[in-house]
Amino acid sequence: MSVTKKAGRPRAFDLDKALIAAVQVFWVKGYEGASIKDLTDAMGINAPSLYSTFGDKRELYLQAIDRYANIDGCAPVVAFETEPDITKAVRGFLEAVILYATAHESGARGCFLASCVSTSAGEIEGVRERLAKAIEDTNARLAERFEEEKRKGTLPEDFPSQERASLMFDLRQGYVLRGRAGCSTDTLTKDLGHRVKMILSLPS
Amino acid sequence: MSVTKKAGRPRAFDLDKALIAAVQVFWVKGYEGASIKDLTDAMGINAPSLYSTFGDKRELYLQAIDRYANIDGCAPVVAFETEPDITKAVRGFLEAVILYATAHESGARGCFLASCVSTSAGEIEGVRERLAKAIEDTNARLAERFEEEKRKGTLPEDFPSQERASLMFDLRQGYVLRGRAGCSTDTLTKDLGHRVKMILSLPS
DNA sequence: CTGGTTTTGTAATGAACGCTATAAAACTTT
DNA sequence: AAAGTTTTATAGCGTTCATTACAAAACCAG
Repeated sequence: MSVTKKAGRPRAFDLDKALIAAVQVFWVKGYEGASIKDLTDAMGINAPSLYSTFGDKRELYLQAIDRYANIDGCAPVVAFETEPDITKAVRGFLEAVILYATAHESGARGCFLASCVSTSAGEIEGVRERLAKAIEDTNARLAERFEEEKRKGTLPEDFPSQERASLMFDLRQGYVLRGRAGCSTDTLTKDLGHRVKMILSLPS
Repeated sequence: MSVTKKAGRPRAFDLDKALIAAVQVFWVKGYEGASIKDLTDAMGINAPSLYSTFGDKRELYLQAIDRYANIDGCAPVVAFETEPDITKAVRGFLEAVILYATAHESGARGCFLASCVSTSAGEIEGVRERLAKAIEDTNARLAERFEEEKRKGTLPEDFPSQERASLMFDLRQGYVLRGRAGCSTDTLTKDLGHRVKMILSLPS
């Protein structure tokens, strides 16, 4: 069966840009704290357009989570994957985490998943699964980088990739929380050297 | 000047129990998600009593944070402080963290500060400072225990107490997030042995 | 027992909420 | 250009929100 192309007035706004704007609003205000007016204002559309396009508030929220998790993939992970030297890569990951945790672009600090989505995981249907998947995916990407280094011989055969990946991930959440509490970049950067060593240290 | 005792109808409810109930509601539903009806129902009082006693919703929230942070002080920290053997103490801390992160007593998972208060730190006045103080206090308590071990000779002179204290704290947040995402106790307990060693490992 | 004081329960306030009916506007197809 | 289809914009729907008058109830001081 062929998909019949239908006529009609074309969408007057950029769907993806609108979704990104929604992420931003949810990020800053939380799910309950973000009103439809807040969202439509930031997205540059009217309420009926929002509802016809995304369904309702909850579905928009889920799509915002997907957009954040699948496409953006969080800058720190990208930093970790792109830097060739593994030591610098680990350091770059943590530096990016700290930067995101303290730099407040329009009040959206830390990580959308860690500081907003996690709160609503128990209350709004469909959130928990997406959060779990995002965590799993991130851990897999981090571990894969370590495995690659093992194949290259940069890291020893018995390096516990999974363990260190989840270590990096968990450390991240601590930085995010402390950033939200107002900790300065300098304070968070203090232990950075030690932590890089710790993440790359050989298993005893 | 003497405090004149005034007459009148006495309070018919337990102020502290009401505050604990409020913590529970905020914990599960978040600040915006918790309605006055939710709160009064759980606290067993009427709206006018709530307002005359606590001021308004925001002030009640702040008092709930104080009650959680100052008195309870979080079970994992207490576990860490009370176990004599330092290795078992570290392990006990992490085990308590994992238990709280996965056991869902009425949906309140993880940590009130990490998974609820942190979200509202940027939006509601007075929250950020309290969150910062709670983090500082917790870190100080954890570090103090390490310092005590150093005085007893159980840990070497150059053991970095502050660094390891904040490491424990940050790891905690990761467990809390993963617990919220639905991770099982077993999954979270996987790396426990490695992490205990890591926290107590000697500085290189 | 009486007067004074404070808390309680009922009920209602205006405002803001999520959401939608309606109809004009904008584009494709014929 | 006319018909058909879809998205806009306005305006308003019922509901719930945080908050508060009001008056009855419960206690202390005299």
